[in-house]
Amino acid sequence: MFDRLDPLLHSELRLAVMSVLIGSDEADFVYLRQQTGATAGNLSVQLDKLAAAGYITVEKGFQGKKPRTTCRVTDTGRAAFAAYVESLRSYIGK
Amino acid sequence: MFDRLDPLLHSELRLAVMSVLIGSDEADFVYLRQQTGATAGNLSVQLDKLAAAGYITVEKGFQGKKPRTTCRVTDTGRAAFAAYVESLRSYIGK
DNA sequence: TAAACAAGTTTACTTTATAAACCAAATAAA
DNA sequence: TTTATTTGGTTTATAAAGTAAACTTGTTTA
Repeated sequence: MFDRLDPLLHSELRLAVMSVLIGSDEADFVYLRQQTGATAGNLSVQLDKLAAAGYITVEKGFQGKKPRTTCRVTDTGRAAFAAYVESLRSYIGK
Repeated sequence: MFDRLDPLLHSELRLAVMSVLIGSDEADFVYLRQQTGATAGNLSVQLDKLAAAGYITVEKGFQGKKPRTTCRVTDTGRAAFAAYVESLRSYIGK
């Protein structure tokens, strides 16, 4: 009756991150922090988990002399997000 | 940008329970177990939490000689569920 | 009357989430 | 120029959740 909810996506912050990335296709750490309002520590941990699952890629580089961490959603991540949203329907209707 | 998600409802099992109760208005422990597929222990714990929050009422009685635990959603619970679903929109769109 | 079953609850353990502390490099202030 | 301060994070420690397994109480069945 109820679909299982992907535990990786069923997390407030990870879901917000995926939402931003799906909308903007690329976002850096600072931007994600602004958009989600998360603490840096929490964001760092959750990005690692999403990357470990292959839902996003995390690229560390520099912009001038400042470090810059750029994230992108993968096809796997996109598919997982779509499936998660679809599963949610069994809980919330429509 | 993203609404906070009510942590009491942002739980797979508690959300499923609320979903069942909102649909059927009254459900006993055994029925909830069937519908959600949860273990009895987990269901027991999560019902307690929903009741503690005032989202449901839990009534213990007997049906013949067998104990029977009947749950109902409260107005508070209904409102919280509606708010939760609304908040989810900021994450998943539509 | 002893074994099995039903309906839960409690306990113990594992996993998550999160904040706080920390670090290294760059920039600004004294 | 040394000393704060800020930026962009990571690591660590703790609290909260989720869950299974064991337990309880009473009932039915063999």
